Parts: sequence; structure tokens; C-alpha cells
Amino acid sequence: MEGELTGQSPSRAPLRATYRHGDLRRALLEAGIDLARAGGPDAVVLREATRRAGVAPNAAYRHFASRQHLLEAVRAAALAGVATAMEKELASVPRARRAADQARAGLRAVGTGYLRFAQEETGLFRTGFAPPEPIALDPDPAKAGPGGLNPFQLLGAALDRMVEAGVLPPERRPGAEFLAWSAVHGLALLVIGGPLRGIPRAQADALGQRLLDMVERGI
Amino acid sequence: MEGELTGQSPSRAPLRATYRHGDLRRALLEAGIDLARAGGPDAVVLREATRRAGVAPNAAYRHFASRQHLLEAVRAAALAGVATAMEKELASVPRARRAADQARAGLRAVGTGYLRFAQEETGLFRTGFAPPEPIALDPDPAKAGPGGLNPFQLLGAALDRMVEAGVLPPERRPGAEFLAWSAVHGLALLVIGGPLRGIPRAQADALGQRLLDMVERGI
DNA sequence: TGTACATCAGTGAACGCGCGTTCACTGATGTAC
DNA sequence: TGTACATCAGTGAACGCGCGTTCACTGATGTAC
Repeated sequence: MEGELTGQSPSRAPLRATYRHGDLRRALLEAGIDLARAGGPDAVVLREATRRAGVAPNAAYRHFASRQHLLEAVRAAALAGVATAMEKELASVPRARRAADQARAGLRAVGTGYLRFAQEETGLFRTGFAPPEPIALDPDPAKAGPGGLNPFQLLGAALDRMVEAGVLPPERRPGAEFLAWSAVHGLALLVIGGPLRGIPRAQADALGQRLLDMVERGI
Repeated sequence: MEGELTGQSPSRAPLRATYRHGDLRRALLEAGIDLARAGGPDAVVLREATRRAGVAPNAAYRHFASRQHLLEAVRAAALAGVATAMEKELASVPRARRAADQARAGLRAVGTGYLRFAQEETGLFRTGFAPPEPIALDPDPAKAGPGGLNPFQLLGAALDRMVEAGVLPPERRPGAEFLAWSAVHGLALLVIGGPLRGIPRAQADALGQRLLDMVERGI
């Protein structure tokens, strides 16, 4: 190996002054996230992650039992990113006079955050929701945003608030998250990899709002 | 190579009496479809297709310029399958008295066919709509059902009939296919690879109908 | 009807690829005395 | 405060894998004469 401990490794590895890395787990995870960001789930490659961390390929096994485990950690981070985008959108909702308007705006914000993340972080989004592995949205904190809720929980909470505000009849509440989620998820995919790929951002956003109109009216 | 020309090749290759195969292109395409059916797009592997056709690996290059071209042909077949499922559902719609009901039932049928195909032919569905390649729904006849229309065109036609029947205001028609498609596409993915994976068929169908209610009401 | 020949579908062997993963190891670290 | 030692994070080399693809070839077919 050229570059020994202190030298530069072949590809964009950070300098390292010591034999020990210091925080290899984090470094690998972050390399994995970068890879996913740029190329989606298939781009999350163990060897490349170790290369970027400036470490031998097998060093990864001190921190992840297999490539699959690294990928899982990256997916959790991606979902946390979705949650964070939703929370950000929620936080920017202006305070409404009527509770009904407030609740509706909340659901919109959740959907908008989801769509925004899909568009701005396509690779991560695809990694978070990559088939064929099932999407597991358990309450794992690794999948949550700063507020502690994961994307699915944020959506559920928004719907709960709609029921409380009297905008959504309680008998329609059960399962409603799947209807809303379906619509938004589908549009996200059509925009990032479907026939709508590459349409101007403004147009995509307009379509997103129209879709949210449909959900609000039809749910 | 064991088995020479007339013998059996290693894995499930059909007997072959002659040096020439006869219809290798079709055989490879069908092997590719079987592979996609069982394992999605990544399972469409050139070497395995040739194995199944009982032919040397490089023989494929007489008929497909590369693995990508074979995959493209398989994807077209998958989309044609979606169109066929839609047409089948459309054909089973009972004749309604009012044009409005008829038009609404048509849109429902299109959506139902789509969801049914996703559930019954998951691997092919995923192949048809696999990222990261963009979904290209041009009027290629290879992507059409027996009626000559591809899935996107069938959806558009159903929406046109809704406008004619006065169920959908004409000013809402432009872009409406993307709203409807988003909802149905999203649900399909949640059911085949998402948190709804593995729910009982009846329940999935019920959710599908509820989703179509939402679309009908909200579009 | 028979023969020579061009065509081109399929053969057989080989390539380089990067991957995930295993092995026996080495050397930095922090802790117990 | 100094030293011996256990721990275990990272090393270096190697593996087998199946893949897509290229090469120079061979032999079945149909066509022109």
C-alpha cells in the first residue's frame, strides 16, 4: 500500500496521523451516505467506502457485519433526512387563525417536505425507499428527524390533527396515511425517474401542490 | 460443453436438434421475461438467459447488442403486460346506463388493472418501472396491449371519456393523468415493497378501491 | 436437379472487472499494578 | 510515575464469484448458376 499511515491513499482519503482511525464507523457511514446521494442504493459499495475513509477494505468489518448492514444504516439516515425535510416544512407554516386551516396546512407541509426531499436528494430518497427490500418504518430513532418522529409518524400526526380540527371525519382516519402517502410517493417517483423526469422545478412544484389538493379533497 | 447439440445442457435448456436454434431472439426474450418475473430487473442476466435457451453466452450478441438491449425488450414486454391487464379490466366493466357512470367505471378499471398487475406480476411490474432508467412511455407498439395502446395512453383515454361525459371539467383535464397515475403507482409500490407488503389480498384490494375513490373525488 | 458458394447463427475459449469476504497478522492504546 | 500486558482496530494478501464482452472459428442454410 502506498502512502503508509500518514500519506495520502489512492482516492480522496483524508490524511491520518495515527494507526487507529478514530471514528471509522462514522466515516464509513458518511462515505456510504455520499455514495447513496450520488448513485442510489447500488452505489453503496463497501470497498469504495473504505477507500474514502482511507482504510483497508476489511477494516469495515470491525464496524459493520456486512455490506448489507452498512446499507441499512445508510437507509436509516436517508429516512431521517426525509423526516427532517418534513419538519423543516412544518416549521415554516405560518400560524393560521382557524384550526382547520392550520391542520390542512400541516398535512400539506408534510407532503411538500417529502416531495422536496425526493427532488433535492434523489439518490438518498431512492436509497431510503429502495425495493426489493421492504420499507421498514418502525420507530427506530435512526430514522427520525430532530423532533424524534420518522416520516410515517409525522404523516400520522398531521392526519390526527386534521381529525381533531374536524377537517377529516374520524371514520376516515384509519388507513388514511396510506392514501396520502401513495399519492405523494407515486408523484415523487414519476418526477425523479418517470416520464416527468427533468421537468422544470417550478412545474414539478405546481403539480405537487395540485396533487396535494387532490389528496385534501379526496381523502 | 456436455450434451453437444442434441443433448441436454446444464440447466433447463430445451432439446435442440439442429446447430441453428431457430428462434433464439424470442427464446432469449422469453427467458429474460421469466427472469424478470422471478427476480425483477437485476435478475435479467445475459448469461442465464443464454443458459436457459441452451446456447453459448455470446450467441446472444447476434440478437441483442448488449445486456441493456435485452433488458429494454423485457421492459417493453412488461409494459405491454400492464396494458393488457388494464384492457382486461376495462372489458369486464358492465355497461352502465349513464355515460357519467360509464366513464367513472372506466377510470376505475384502468387503475384496478394497474394495481392487479403490480400485485400478480410483481417482478415484471418492477422491471417495467425500474429506476434509475427513466420510464419511457412512447407509443412503441412493443409496449402496447392487444388494443394497441400503452398503459399511459389507456389512462389518457379514460380521462378523455370522463371529460366527454361531463364528469371531469375540461380545465382540469391537462395533467390529470399524472395525478391519477401518481396515486395508483404509489400504492402499488407500497403494497409490493413497502410497509404494506404482504397484507392480505382482499385488504389490498379494498385499499385500492378506496384510493380510487380518493382520485375520483379529488381529481 | 445438382453443385459451388456466400452468408451468418452459433461455438469455444478467454479477458478483465470489482466486488464481498476470510485469514493470520501487527501495532497503538489504556489499564492494572 | 513507570512498566507489563491485554485488548482490539486496522493491515496485507488472497479467494472465488459470476458477470458482460471480445476473439477467431465452424458448420448449417438457402441461393445462383
